[in-house]
Amino acid sequence: MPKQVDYETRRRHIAEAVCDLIDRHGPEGATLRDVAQQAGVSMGAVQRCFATKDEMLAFALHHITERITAQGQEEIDASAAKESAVTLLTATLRTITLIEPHQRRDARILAAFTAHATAIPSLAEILRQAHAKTRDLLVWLIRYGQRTGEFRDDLDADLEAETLLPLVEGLTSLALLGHRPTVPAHDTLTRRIDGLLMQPSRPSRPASSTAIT
Amino acid sequence: MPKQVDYETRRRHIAEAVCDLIDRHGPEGATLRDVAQQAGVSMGAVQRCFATKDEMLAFALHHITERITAQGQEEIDASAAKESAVTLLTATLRTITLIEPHQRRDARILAAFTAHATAIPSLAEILRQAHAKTRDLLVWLIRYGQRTGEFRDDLDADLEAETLLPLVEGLTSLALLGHRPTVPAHDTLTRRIDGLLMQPSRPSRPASSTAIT
DNA sequence: GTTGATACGATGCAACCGCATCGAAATGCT
DNA sequence: AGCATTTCGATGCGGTTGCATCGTATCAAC
Repeated sequence: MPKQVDYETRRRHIAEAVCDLIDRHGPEGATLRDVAQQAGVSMGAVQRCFATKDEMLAFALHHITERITAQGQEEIDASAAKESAVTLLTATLRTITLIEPHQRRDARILAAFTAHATAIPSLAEILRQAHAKTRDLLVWLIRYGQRTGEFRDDLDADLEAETLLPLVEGLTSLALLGHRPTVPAHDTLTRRIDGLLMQPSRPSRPASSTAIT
Repeated sequence: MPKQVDYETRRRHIAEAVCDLIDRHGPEGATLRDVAQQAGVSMGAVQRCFATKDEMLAFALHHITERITAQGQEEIDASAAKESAVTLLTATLRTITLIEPHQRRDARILAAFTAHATAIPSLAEILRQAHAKTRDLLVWLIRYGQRTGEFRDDLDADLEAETLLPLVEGLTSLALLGHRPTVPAHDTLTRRIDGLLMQPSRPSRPASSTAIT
């Protein structure tokens, strides 16, 4: 038997290269040749890892969605029970909203894949699963907050999560386009969370990050 | 002088062809040749209308955003003062959320352009303006509702609009991917609007379109 | 050390891309 | 009618694409 290579590792490595290219040169930038060069391997190596380009894209998408959802999940696992539900939910929402500068990469990549998924059902399925997972995470967080008594117990966790999910999704998209909101995205999230609280800090106007001194 | 052509009309005609192709074959489907064929003109005609492909795309994007925003605006102009603010806002939100089957085309096209705008600033600018216009429309609607006494006057129209905009945007994106929400998108919107009312129909749970009999 | 299966990198290929070019057809002005 | 000018459709071109092919290098098994 000849040289043995860890295909799984190599696949992930190539997937990262794909993401890099999509990030820097848009959705069209991920050609087989450029991907190979970016990954520092030959084109043949890429072809042996993935039978077709679509398969490569699907793997890359699965890779990045897993990375993002895991990012949100581990934030919870790490601080489990040590933090309040409000803190956890806030942190989670901010993590998955991808508005921080260092997250623009992920935001760009996801946007590209979302558009692509329009034409390729297999990609859409991956994204659907990712969103479903995120929704479930939000549901869990809200119910957790209800158990700790932080959140109102008359609200429906499913309902709330199903609002938070598109809200986050939309904020990501708008931020990516450079939309200049009259209200910082962080405040929009804070305001939503405030609405879940047992005792809202303020009835309608939330605390602003640019607080009035 | 030779045959005179109405370039503006032809441009719009070609723009529609571009949208058709993007809708049916994804973002990559809009090649010059295919666009020409879809529009029923020669490739030369397309080239005389637009100096470059990017220019063509920019025009097509401007065209479709104008069409969508105008769609929302004229709904208001048509029924001005005859309808209640709640009815107007509801109709407007449903219009721009693009979740109805016949709107999937526009949703797909916008998603493709959004991803593309990541790499082409001129496209991003067009989308930014479109979103800003939509936001202003929402602000106006909310203030209108406050004037008619339907909406609570303690709420900040800017704040609400800046929440509704990403919410709508996210609902569109999720619906496009085929996300199966545990709660219909219409209800999510209804619920938000309910929160603006002077006298909420119900404190936390809105009327569902799939009403309990 | 020989063997043989496997990974490798380079190259080939047909198709397609956006864009430039150009002769022919069409049309309003004189 | 004759002309000048614009529009038209087609073709060419350099470059790139995804994918297939193929000889060579590599390494485990014997």
